[in-house]
Order: sequence, then structure tokens, then C-alpha cells
Amino acid sequence: MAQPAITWQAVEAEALRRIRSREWPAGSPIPNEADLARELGCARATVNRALRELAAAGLIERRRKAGSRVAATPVRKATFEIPIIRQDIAARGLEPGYELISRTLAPPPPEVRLALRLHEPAPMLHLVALHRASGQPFCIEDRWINPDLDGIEVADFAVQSANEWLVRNTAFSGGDIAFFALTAEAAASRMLGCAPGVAVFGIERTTWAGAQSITAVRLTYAPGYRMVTAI
Amino acid sequence: MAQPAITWQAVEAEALRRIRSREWPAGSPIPNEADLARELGCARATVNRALRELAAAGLIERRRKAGSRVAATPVRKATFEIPIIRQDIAARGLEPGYELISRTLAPPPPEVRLALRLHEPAPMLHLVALHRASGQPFCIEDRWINPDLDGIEVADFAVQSANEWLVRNTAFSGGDIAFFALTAEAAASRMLGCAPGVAVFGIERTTWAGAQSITAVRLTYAPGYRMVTAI
DNA sequence: TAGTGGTCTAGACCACTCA
DNA sequence: GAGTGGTCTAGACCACTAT
Repeated sequence: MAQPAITWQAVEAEALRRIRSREWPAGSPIPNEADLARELGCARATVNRALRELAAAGLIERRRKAGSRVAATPVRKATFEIPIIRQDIAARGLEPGYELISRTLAPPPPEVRLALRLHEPAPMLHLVALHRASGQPFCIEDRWINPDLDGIEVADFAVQSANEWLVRNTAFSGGDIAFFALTAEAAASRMLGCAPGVAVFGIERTTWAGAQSITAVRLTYAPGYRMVTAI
Repeated sequence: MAQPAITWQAVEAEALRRIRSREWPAGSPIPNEADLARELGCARATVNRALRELAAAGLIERRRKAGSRVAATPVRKATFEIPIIRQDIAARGLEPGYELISRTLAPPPPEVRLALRLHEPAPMLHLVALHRASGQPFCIEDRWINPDLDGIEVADFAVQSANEWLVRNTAFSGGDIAFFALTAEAAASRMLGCAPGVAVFGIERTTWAGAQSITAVRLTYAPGYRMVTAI
């Protein structure tokens, strides 16, 4: 090629410019890929790649036959990573610590059964553990695990957190995650070393593989925790 | 082509199978794109697309020259949408309401200046508003806005929330978002109609366009709010 | 320096979906 | 039915980086 090729990033930037300058107003259709490719002097695949990125970011909507249009109400999509807790602690420059508080086999409470879509109150493995960051309490991990998972009978959760064991040893097809605020009650405040009644950040996550449920976990973070990401 | 083409989804599924079956163990290198394409009988671009998706999902790590390897500690990535508050309320089947509490021009507090990377304590537009869901308090919007934005002098924030005005009327190049728990103090608890000291969910967001800061906002949700997404 | 992923091109066929 | 996006192919060049 005599000319340097147009990159898909350049096409994306140009499309973004047109959206922001209202040259392509919100809610209105934009040219089809073939026309854009001709206009910008690049291959349709390049335009496709650029527009696919914008669609993934929620800035345009694409439909076959109907074409693409600028999203009427741009929805910002933010992606954040759900790290292994130990890595989250290490990334903050602190020393990760882990302590298994209890390990029992018991029928889960109704809300856990519901979250995991279980019909029968069969016993599950219940673990409670405390993660520390440079000695300070960081997060309580309260987890229910399907006791029929391969290899779980030999897993030593006193040494390795269930978080890590599961990530490394189970497949996984889907799940839900929820973020919320809760009040640290007596037991939690004792473990986290804070006053009872303090507001703390919580995450509940459920995962399953096909029809088999894997685990439901509630993470309760020490006061002051912030989950941060760039958009 | 006599044979139906191999799709990138098929390549991705096959790679996923090998990772989960430990045929490609965690942390170990996988074949390069050209070899995989030959083995699977498809074009390298197809393999590239599949592996790019897996890399975006955090399951493999890719580096030029060094090749690709299975991530030693797979990081789950979740994407969630940051909706306009009114849409969030409507999506819950409730009737959105909006009430402007105050609108002033004042120098922002230090934490807001810091978040927006401002050096001078120039006055900014300060809005406080309450969003309601079917009459019930839903969320407090406490926002600082750059008063130099185009068209802002004619915007009527008593009618349209700043949230919506900004989404529709400003460009935007980047920002930060943070999620945390906080305690509803006197003023907030009064507006939200809850007891003081209750744990509530908060979001702080900062956005700017190039070197120009746009807005910093803190959203304080009524007790019980959960931010949910699928992974 | 050489190997690997990143990307572009030009052409083609297909799948979805609106009219 | 026909227009649009979704994808595949085969070949090519480039950019980054480990050695």
C-alpha cells in the first residue's frame, strides 16, 4: 500500500467525534458500513471492527437490516475486574493473610437456596473465613459450596481460600453479582474489628456451571473499602 | 468452500474446553495462532478473534513474541451499565420523580477539587436533587458542575435532572467511578426518609473531557438499594 | 534479530429482520 | 425479497519484545 492504512481506532475516533459534535445526533441512524468504508477509504472489516467496539461500549445500537444508530440515551458501560481477594490486597501494596474461621456441613438458609436455584434443602459445605491485609481485617468471606464438586473432599481450605480453589478447579458458565451496603452486626463487627452498626460494603455472588450450582458467597468488607474503576 | 466454515465462537469454545480440561494447564503457554489455525482448519484471523475474546475475558494473557498463555489466576471481568437514574427507576417498574433541592454557585470543597484535578478554587455550580421512585425517596444526587459548559446557562435543572442534561449535551473523554457504603447522616436521612445512622449505598463519579473537567457527583441511595449484574 | 500477536485488505457468503 | 450487519478467508505488512 502506498498510503498508511486506516486503523480501526482511527475509524472509531472519527465516529466518536461525529457523535459528540452532533453531526450524528442521538437516536439518528448512521451510514452503513459499506458507505462509511468508501468514505473513509478503508475496508469494511475495519469499519466493522470500529463500530463493534462502539456498540460494546453502548454508544451505538446495531441491528441487521435496520442499520446502526446512535444510542438515544447513551448507557455507560463500565467493566471492572473481580480479582481474587488475595490479589486485591496485594495490589494495594499490603500483605495478604487468610484465616479459616469455620467449616461445617449444613442445609443452607432459604435465601442461599433461592440464589442457587436449589429446590431441596440438601446439606452444603459452609465456610467462613477472614482475609487480612497486613494484619488488619480486610474482608469476611461467608460461602456455601456444592459438596459434590470434583476434588473438593481433598481441598484444604485452612490453607487455600475457597475463592482461589474454586477459580482454579471448577468450570463456570454463569452467575450473578450484587453490590450493596449493610450494617456490621455483632459478629461481623467483631471479626472486622470495628464498632457494631457501622456501614460496610458487601458483595454477593452466585455462580453455576450449566445446571449444577457451584457456590454462593457474601463478602463483607471492612469499613472504608471502596471499589474503584475507570470509565 | 465445500466445508462449512469454522466460526470464531467454535474456536473459542474449543480453547475454553482445553483450558477447563487442563489440557492447557493454568500458567502454561498455548500454541501460537498460526499453528492453531492449521490444526483447527481455519484462518488465523478466526483464531485471533477467538483468543482476543478470551484475553478480554481475562482467561488468557497475550504478549507479542512471548506468545499466549493460560492466565495463572483467571480474573473474572464483569460489565455493568451505568444507567440514567430515571431509567433505572423505570426499569424497576416504578414511577420516576425528580425534585431540585438547591442550586448555588460556590467554590467546591477540597475533595471535589482533587477529584476533578482543579488547582484553583473557582466557583462551580452546585446542585442537590432528590430522585423518587413512585413517590418514595430513591437517591440523592449531589453534584458539582463546571459552570463554563456550553449551554448550561439556559438549562433548567428544576425540570430536567443534571444527569440527563449532561449525558445529552456534553462530550466526555474519561472518568472514575467508585462504589462504597456510607452512613446516612442527619441531612441525608431526612431526605431519604430513613433513620439517621443507617447504612446506605453510595457512588461517586467524576468525568472530564480532555483537560476540561465536567462534573463530580455523589449519589446516595435509599436503604436497601442493590446494584446487580450478571457475569 | 527473529518470532509472535495486531491489524488491514478485498472479496465472499450467510443470517437476520424489516417491509 | 432485499438490505444490513456478522463473519470467514488468504495473504500481507507492521509493532512489539524476548533473547
